[in-house]
Amino acid sequence: MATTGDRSRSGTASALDSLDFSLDRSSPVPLYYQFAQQLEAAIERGALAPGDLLGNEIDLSVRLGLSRPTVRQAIQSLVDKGLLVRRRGVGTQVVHSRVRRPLELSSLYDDLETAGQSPTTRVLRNERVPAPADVASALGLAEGGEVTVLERLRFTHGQPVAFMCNYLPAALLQPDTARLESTGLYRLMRSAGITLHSARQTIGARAADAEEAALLDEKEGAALLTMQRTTYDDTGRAVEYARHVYRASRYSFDFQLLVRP
Amino acid sequence: MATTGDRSRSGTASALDSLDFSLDRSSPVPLYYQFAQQLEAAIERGALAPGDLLGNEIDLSVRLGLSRPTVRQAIQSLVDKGLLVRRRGVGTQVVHSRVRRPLELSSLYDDLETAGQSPTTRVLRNERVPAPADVASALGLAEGGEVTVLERLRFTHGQPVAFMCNYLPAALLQPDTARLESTGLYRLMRSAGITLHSARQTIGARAADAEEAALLDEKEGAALLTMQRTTYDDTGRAVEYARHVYRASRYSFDFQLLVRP
DNA sequence: GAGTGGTCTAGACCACCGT
DNA sequence: CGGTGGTCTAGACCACTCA
Repeated sequence: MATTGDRSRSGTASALDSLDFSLDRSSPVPLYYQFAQQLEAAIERGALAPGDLLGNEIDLSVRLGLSRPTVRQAIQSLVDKGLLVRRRGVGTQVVHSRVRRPLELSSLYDDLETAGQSPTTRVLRNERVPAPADVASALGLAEGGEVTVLERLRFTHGQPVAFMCNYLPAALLQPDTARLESTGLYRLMRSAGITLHSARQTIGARAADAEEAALLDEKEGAALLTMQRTTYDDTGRAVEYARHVYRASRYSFDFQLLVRP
Repeated sequence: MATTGDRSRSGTASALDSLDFSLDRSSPVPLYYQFAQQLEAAIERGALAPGDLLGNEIDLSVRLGLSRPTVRQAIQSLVDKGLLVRRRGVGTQVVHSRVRRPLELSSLYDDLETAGQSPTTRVLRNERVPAPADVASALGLAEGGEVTVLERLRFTHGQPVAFMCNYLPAALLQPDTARLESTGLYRLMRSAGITLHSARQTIGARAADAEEAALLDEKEGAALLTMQRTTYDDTGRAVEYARHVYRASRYSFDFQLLVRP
């Protein structure tokens, strides 16, 4: 509404001028978020080409019927995602390259599912034991404190991909074996009200020993990717300590990084 | 103003109350940034303990002589770093766990130097060649376009750690071999005015072939970590394509992740 | 119901970039 | 020099949490 005379405003025309944005003020979704989503969609479907300038923030806010800080908040969120770049004195531009998601605290199950790999899981072990020293230290528990230990094999297309060993403080959650076989551990934890916050992770490699080779259908000595991870919730409690091994022939870690100056 | 009677304000006392913050309005450093830095320092030296509440933003802004949005901007930057957690209706808390830096677009040289490993480099190759098909595709160049190819061995304490093969568009930079031996490639690129922005990276593993084994002082068949990376500058140009292999016995990737909901 | 963070407004001045 | 983003202010109302 009220967007009639859009002749020569200031500066140069922006590719944004021809786009429609619809904001619903009665929606519980924040206005800056509505705008950010529509802007992101426009970039991803190519309506805004790489290198295009957005046009200045003042005009933009007038056109959208928003205040400039609100428009800035939306733009900033896409800058943080790596989709836009701001340059003082120049303007805000769409980044050229295809930017995928930055590395997230991801679940192997979700990753595989997203990739259309139809993952399945076999639970080999699900019991409570006293924590070994290294596990107790990683989880910040007293040595011998009770932990749930999970051992799982993950398959795609019937082929083993990973052997996963996870330790959780027993007080936190007693995962149901049937559910573990039909979904990922992180989903189970989230649905138990645990808010994952951060993780410290180490990725390395080593040769498979005989037992690992048998489980993963590899030869002894084959290269394996290893991952160790301690995950914390938003109160800073350690909620998981994991040691995973992946068949290097069938799995690799793949992610996007952004520079944070 | 009109902020005289500052007795029993609202809510509970905060651990922040006993801290001094000094803001310099004549400094070119933004106020929100000054406050964020001092707050971060207070957290890191333990003056604010994990779990401590910051006290509400209104009082804080009055005490600091800043507006609430400015205070929020400072707090938000620490939330983004993972040092603080906000909870609606509760307050802003210091996170319990030790949070290290999230994964950055890092330079092996800088990583090793930070770890006190006194890295050295031997440049095995530094020349311009027509781009092979896979390299041209990764860099978005025409096949046969000229690229600089670098092959380097990286040592710590006299032991080889990594064999690194990097391709750069030849027009971008002709790296000086002597400088490459005394610093990292990323520093060279930055000092040439290239602003690194993002990278797409794949980490995997495989067994060493005879040549790699000889270079890295490993046995043939030893597990190696592999990394492929394409790096982009802030205009979206691909500025580097790298294929590195690391001795798994001497190197692993280690980083902190934050959940981005 | 009191207190918190989440969102939003309508201005203002400054620092930087290009011409 | 004009135009851009970067910073900052002083308010406002809402949504959520917890007692």
